[in-house]
Amino acid sequence: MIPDRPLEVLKAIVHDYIASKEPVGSKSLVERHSFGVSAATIRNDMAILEEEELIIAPHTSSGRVPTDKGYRMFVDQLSEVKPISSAEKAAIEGFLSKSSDLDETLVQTARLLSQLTNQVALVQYPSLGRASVKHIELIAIDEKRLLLMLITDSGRIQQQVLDITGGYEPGDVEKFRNALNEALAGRALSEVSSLVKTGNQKFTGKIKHLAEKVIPDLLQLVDANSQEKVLLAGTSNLARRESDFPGSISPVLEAIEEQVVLLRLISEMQADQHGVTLRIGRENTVDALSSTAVVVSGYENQGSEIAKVGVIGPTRMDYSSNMGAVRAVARYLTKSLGGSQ
Amino acid sequence: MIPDRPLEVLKAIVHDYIASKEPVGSKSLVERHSFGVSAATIRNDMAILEEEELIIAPHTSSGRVPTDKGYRMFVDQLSEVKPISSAEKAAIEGFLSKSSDLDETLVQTARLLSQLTNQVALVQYPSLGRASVKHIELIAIDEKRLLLMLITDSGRIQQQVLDITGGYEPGDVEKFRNALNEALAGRALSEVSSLVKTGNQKFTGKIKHLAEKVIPDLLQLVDANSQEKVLLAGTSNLARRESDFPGSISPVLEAIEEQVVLLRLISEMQADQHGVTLRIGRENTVDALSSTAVVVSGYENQGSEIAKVGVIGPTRMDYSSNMGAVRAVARYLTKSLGGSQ
DNA sequence: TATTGGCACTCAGAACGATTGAGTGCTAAC
DNA sequence: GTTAGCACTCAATCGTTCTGAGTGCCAATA
Repeated sequence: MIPDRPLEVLKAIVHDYIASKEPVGSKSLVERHSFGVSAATIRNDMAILEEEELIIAPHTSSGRVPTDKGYRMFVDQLSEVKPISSAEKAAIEGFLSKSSDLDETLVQTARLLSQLTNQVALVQYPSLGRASVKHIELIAIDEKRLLLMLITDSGRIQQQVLDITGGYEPGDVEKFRNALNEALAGRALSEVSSLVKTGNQKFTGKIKHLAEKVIPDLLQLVDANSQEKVLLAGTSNLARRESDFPGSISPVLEAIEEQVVLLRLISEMQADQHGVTLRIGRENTVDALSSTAVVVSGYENQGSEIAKVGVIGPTRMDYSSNMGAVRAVARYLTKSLGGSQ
Repeated sequence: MIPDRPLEVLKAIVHDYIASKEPVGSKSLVERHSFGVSAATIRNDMAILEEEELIIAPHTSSGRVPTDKGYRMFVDQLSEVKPISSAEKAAIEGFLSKSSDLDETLVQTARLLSQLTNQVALVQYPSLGRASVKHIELIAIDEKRLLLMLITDSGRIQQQVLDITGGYEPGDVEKFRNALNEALAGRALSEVSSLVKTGNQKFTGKIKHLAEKVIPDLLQLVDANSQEKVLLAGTSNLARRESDFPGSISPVLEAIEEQVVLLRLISEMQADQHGVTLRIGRENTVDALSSTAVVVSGYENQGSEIAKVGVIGPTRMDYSSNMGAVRAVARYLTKSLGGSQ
């Protein structure tokens, strides 16, 4: 077990390194913090930390830098999640109260989070999961065109305009809509496809023509809903942190623009007691992200987690603040979704 | 007037500089191109070009680099807009045919253009302009909630869920919707606000309650529509081109994330004979963008330009290809909008 | 046993000067 | 108008030295 003071030293090293970006040495450490012991003693402590691979010296006889393991110990044992300031709180509330539909809300959330943290923000779309059909709407726009709308209980509204060659009777539309809703309202999105198939014979007679036209598009909408998707914001913040990445940032940028990779990554992450998880450096299974840290938290609707929000940045980041911001945004997002339902 | 060969030399300099990123000298010029004259002669020509401020030497006795003026002459007189390859054509068609609603189409367009050019792509939302109300839809979702939809002739569909405290009668909704459409369908969005005010007294009796609840939200939707907005994609491409910017890229990134600035800039730009305009370096009225070039083209709906698409990158860019890509995407976007109407 | 002052040692980065070479401008000859 | 020749310039490169922050270790101390 590592004694107390060395841990305090680790904490100080992380602090100073995050602030200064320079490897931190024993002397500057005793200057900036009041340990009540001399630099030589600190050096002994640092030797212990190095032994444990919590810090590392970039070159012989230079200051030390935290390792991934060091950061991990820092966030797990040495730091608090920093509550957001009241100014930030106001910003979040102002931001999220404005937007009305789900897509807009998520875009705003991403933008907000990237501004709050000065990192790249990511917001996962609510996935199919337990989402269900709330209502299906069919509206006659003109003689030959219909508007098809799918409203899910997760708050998402999607629509599509359909061309109905050959036209239709107004009464048929209503009939068909009722039939559709009767069959599908309240059912899980995942069931829709099979329900439609088995129920197909119901759509006979006059509405058969309509059904043939509409069903494929309806399935497409459902499908689009089930597609996992991540929103990014503030990509340029990475560029600003360029010097924190060895070599080039390009591979990092490419990795985070690769939806599939990101999705797999964040879906692997399960929230801990604080409601926030993070992956630091090589803990990320993605190689290109081995010099980044990912902070995520889940947001909920109707009591169960539906997707995640988070930020991604260099391992040399302000973990306390970022965890605070991510947690706060996730909570407000949950609240905002719950409120509008 | 500048003789022919010097102009050819300018063309070669622009080519080589774009390809190599190094200032280009007389010797390497005669090596790579077959002018049929010696390096000394080329030097004389270069002296003429320098006299005209079309090229400049970063330091005494180094190769030359095109000035903004040089690039301008290059695009205006010395280069062709390069038609896109058939592979690119296929990519565009594949991309744009998929998406259905306007927002989705624009997002896809931005993404596409940034991939095609490896630059930052920008897509302006169709602005209020001459857009008009096509249809207003009011749908009862449940006893206390209504879905309000605004469909414009530019193809945009917006919706909002309204809480109607106190509930309503189903019949009222239909009545009110008819009244609304009668008053507003076909009218320009810009007229809506005043039309609603003067027509307010019409909404009396049973539907007054509804009108009071719905009208403010309707105006908000109209307003959101009139808000100018630019979509960006591929911001990270700028980071990849970092070395093309003197000092830091941050100010550039900040400038392009500033919607207002960007909007003013592109609205100043009027297309020339090729259907493509550009601003090169200091031609940009925005100071932070003085080392970038902006290439835009307008896209149309129903015969008149409704907004612009374009790319932005370092002045040292492949103008021919980028102009080709922007023009092509603008055309396909026009076609795609026209087709779905 | 933990802490400390002292000291030799290391090494990245700054500072400096010398060298190199691509490129220029000019002039005189073709 | 074109060219070969030549002296000149200067950014970039290279090798060297210098510096200083920082280390590890040891013997002395509390």
